[in-house]
Amino acid sequence: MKEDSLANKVYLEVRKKILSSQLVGGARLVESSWAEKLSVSRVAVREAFMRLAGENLVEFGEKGGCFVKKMTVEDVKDIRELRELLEVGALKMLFAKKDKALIKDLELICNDFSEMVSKGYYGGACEADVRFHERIIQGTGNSRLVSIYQNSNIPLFHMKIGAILGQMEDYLETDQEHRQIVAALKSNDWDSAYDTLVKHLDRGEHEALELVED
Amino acid sequence: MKEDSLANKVYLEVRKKILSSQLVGGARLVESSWAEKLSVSRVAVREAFMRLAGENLVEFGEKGGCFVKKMTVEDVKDIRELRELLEVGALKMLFAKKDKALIKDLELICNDFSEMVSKGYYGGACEADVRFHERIIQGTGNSRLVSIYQNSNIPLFHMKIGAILGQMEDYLETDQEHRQIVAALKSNDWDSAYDTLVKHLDRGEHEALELVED
DNA sequence: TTCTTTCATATTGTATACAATTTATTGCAA
DNA sequence: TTGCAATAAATTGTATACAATATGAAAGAA
Repeated sequence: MKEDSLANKVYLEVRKKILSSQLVGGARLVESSWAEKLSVSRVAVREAFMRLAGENLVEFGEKGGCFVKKMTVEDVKDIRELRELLEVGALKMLFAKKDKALIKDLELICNDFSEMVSKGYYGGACEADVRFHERIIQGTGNSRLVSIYQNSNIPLFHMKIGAILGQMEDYLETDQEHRQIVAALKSNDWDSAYDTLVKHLDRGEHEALELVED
Repeated sequence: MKEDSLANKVYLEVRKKILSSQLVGGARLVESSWAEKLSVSRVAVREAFMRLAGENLVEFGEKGGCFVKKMTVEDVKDIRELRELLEVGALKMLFAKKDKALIKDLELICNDFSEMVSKGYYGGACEADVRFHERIIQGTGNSRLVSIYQNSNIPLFHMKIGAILGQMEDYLETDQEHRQIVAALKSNDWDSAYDTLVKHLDRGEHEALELVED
């Protein structure tokens, strides 16, 4: 679509707010309010909502109305599981590829991570953490996989958790695990890489769960 | 959204046509034509298109216009790879679950498959084939994984190939492989299940590629 | 009080209208 | 013939209007 269409503007705006949790699950999105807030007509807003529905970020109630999708405890579990499935699969593909540039990138990201942690930039460290995992997915060169990973909102979900935790004895462990995965990739040690990744992902699980209890 | 809204009607209609290849990749979707064809206003059509864009089934040109997304050779490769990743991951989860009912279901599907092949119902056999793989995904109980699998258009893609092939010395092999996977699941033999599934999926690859060459 | 019923308000679903843009067609000159 | 400009037609992006539906508040009965 035209990059500058009004519908696109609304889409981007609402999407950002949802993904950054400024709009919480279950919240109702009223067309006229958004139309007014962004100075566009309701049809543009409607189109944006439809597109978000296609992305599963909002849903329409049976009796009308557009709502931000809720995250249930079940969802968190499913996302976690899905994430492991995707990342393990991607990692396996990387073992078949032997991409030097990729390994270099991962190492650089690890260094960024360490550095930010040591300086107390936990937000930045969290970003580096996300990037590490995204880079693994991208490394497969499979654009559909990348887009699924993105559309599952895994990266954002990840961010949110990290941002909240804050106090980070965990960070040191994260750093080590990342590095161990890279090392295993370098030395072609699949078992080590696999075990570390799974352990790494598992570690985050129960913290994640606390986020949605209500 | 209201199940019976006009936008939804258009959405379902166009979606079906795209997924069943009645609308081919690259085809332009003109709002007014569809509005007329389905006797609705253009806004309903527009909303439907936006939702399809969210699902990545269509895209909007920079100079306007809505087009059915093209399948490139690259896409086919990516889908195939993604499919393996998802199914292998799902299968692994099944090994951890030990779901008797699931195994029973898979066996029944295998029987349906054999029966239809033996009677020459190749279309039906193909449906059973799709169902076998979908059941594996569903078996994980992870609704997000299921929806990703569906949204990747893997089942449809699969159908299309099967429908075209028609002549089926392959079917016997397919049958055996399906049964072998179930047997391995029953006897908890992961390596056999894994090898068979991978081989099974690989077998379909180059036939799939012929479909998009142009 | 608490529960209905009634009515006013808010919100949505849909159609139509129109300006802006893109695409196709014609006519003309090289 | 080909290339190019001018113009007509088609198509899109957006706003407004309005009927249908849903929501919420007030009034009255148990």
